[in-house]
Amino acid sequence: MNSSLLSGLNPEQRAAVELPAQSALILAGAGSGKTRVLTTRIAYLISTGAVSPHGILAVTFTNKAAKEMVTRLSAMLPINMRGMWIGTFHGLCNRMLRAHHREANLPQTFQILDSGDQLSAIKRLMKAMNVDDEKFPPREVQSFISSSKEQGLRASEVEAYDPYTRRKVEIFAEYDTQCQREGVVDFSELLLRCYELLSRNAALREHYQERFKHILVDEFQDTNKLQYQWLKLLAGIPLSNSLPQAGERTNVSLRDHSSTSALFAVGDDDQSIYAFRGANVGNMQALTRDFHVENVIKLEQNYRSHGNILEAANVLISNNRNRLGKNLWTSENGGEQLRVYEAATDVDEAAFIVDEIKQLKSEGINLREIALLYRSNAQSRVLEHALVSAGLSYRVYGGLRFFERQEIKHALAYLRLMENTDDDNALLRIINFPTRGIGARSIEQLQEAAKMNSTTLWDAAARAGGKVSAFVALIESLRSATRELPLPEIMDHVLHHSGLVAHYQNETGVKKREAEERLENLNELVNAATLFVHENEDDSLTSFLTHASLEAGEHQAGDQDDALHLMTVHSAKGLEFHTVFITGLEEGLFPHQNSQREDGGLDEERRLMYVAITRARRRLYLSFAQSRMLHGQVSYGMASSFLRELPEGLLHWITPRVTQRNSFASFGYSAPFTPSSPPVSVEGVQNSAPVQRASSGSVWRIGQRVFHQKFGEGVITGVEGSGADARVQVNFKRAGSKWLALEYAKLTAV
DNA sequence: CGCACGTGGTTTTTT
DNA sequence: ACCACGTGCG
Repeated sequence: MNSSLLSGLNPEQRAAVELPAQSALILAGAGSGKTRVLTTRIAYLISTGAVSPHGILAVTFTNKAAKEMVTRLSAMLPINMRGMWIGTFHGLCNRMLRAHHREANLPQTFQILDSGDQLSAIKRLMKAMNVDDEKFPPREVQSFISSSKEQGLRASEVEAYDPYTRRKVEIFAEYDTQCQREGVVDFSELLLRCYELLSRNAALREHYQERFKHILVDEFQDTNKLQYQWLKLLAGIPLSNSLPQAGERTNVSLRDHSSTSALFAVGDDDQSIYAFRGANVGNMQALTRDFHVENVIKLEQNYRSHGNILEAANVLISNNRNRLGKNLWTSENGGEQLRVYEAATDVDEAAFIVDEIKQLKSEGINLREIALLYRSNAQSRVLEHALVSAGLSYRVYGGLRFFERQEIKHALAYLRLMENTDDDNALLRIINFPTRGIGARSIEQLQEAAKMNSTTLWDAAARAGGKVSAFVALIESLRSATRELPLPEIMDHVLHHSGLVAHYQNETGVKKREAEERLENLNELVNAATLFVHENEDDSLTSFLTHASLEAGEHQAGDQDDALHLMTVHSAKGLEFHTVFITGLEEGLFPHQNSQREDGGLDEERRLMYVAITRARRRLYLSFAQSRMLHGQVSYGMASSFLRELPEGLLHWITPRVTQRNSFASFGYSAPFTPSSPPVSVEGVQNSAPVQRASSGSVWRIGQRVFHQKFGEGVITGVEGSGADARVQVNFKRAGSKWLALEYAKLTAV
């Protein structure tokens, strides 16, 4: 059983799987079999009897990743997975908070606010507090609150040195009070509340520390500060500096030394692309220190891409500072060169892509094996236009999710209010939808009454008369009529008796089409409930509502259609395709203009480019346009600096190489390009001078001093292979030790 | 109450 | 160019 688990693993993967029960960091490059190692590790631990399923805690960021893990595990292990905790940070925190809602000071049926709910709660609060939303944009307040919580900070702990921040802190404090009163928690609150629960309640903490002998974390480079602290707490690592609560600190460190769990963290610092939302790559360094990690294993063999693609990725990412250091390699051959295309306009770029796709299609490549990547969503428009004209089917990722649709949120609001009448957000959403004659005026009166008596809107409404009391009666009757019904029937009943279905059925004229779609979605909601009941042990309404908040997405059909994939580079992380088009490679777009301002912004953009490149298995197109419609204006851009960081030898220019581009001179649309002197790279080093490649291997011997344009001076320390596959290992003075493919690396003997 | 029109903003995203 | 949101009018 063990041997079959381990068979097919390379030595590093196998070493990772078989590590002793200590904390470890697995630096897993793109396409190196990271998920396989993670799941095999779990299967290994269980099948060797090192731990029971009960002792496993596996954490991911997305539901998709969690599901994938469960699927793979159940294929590997014949046992049932009951008792194993596998899920997202938010899902697992939710689970703990539900189990200990009393200790966490939450109602049993607490509801979860998604970002949209949170924003409307903040707007409502700010109105009540008379805060000028010009000076304090609600969105900014929202991100202030969320990022504070993600740092592990309550309002009372945020340092505010100016009146502006102090005011935001006041709103933050009030917001938390409001949430508590209404029995709702936002996403970051799930984590913070769970963290506080464990840190304040020694018995619970010790219970879970004792239980989870092995904690496994996927995409560790994406963890934020709070998630890291949460992991430390669960693993029984004494809290060092960071999080406040001075009183707790000594308490925790004294008690928790006895049992520390093994944290198995898998991640790739080179694929850290979420710093903008609080991810802290520094956690990888911190981990080795705080968890006394002796085992850092690098998975560098890539099973995805051909050599040239990997080489391009390696060279590009080597321009980043502060890497943990990793160089991907493959046993595959070099494969094709990267195809570079310079278009006159964004429209031409799209036309080129369409032509290439048609060609690929005729060669038998499935459309679903092709991805069109871009830096920002707005860029999809022109691509879509070209694809529609050409009759090529495609799917755009990252649109509105199922549970975020207006009609779905309305339907769920009825259910939420039935579950928890304190939920003012839910009440306000539906008190007049469908319209029942309760206008802004009546609502204001309710809010005043509620404020006066410091009660919830529901209580105020219960005391009101007329149309408001009819609404209260409606909710009450929905509740009593559905009390004994199974979930899908509750759903169906509410849809019809709330007036939602009738409302959309009555739509006419221009809105007719839209209403029909909304009705379909409502119908789909009943299906979702049916499916949920079949798949989940806990088929309560609360459980379904939680599912709706926490797993808003991926309810999209169409996976079986053969369609192109259009998505941002961010959403492409973790995926792979036969052919990838990286589009809009223009300075200012990719790397994005706004990144230049931020500290380390360019490095993050470069990692983004690294992610984009490593999505491709066999063929990679890089394209850019001289002019592009942006914000309603034609803007002119230069080729991305990332393009110039790639070794010429790896590139095949489909358009004539433009070697000099003095600002606007070369923006003639169809004028022939005039090759002249080479461009200057970021570091000011000539980058594209054709370097004589050595035809005979005899020059490349160990000890030979060499020069590389990017890495500078170095000495050959190893030689491998021959002919087209020949690679040399060079120890560079500046850049450290690297393996380079002789066919492409522009090395000169010194 | 609902529609029409004006205004501002526009990197990336999961939960 | 395009979309989301908010205000004012019929």
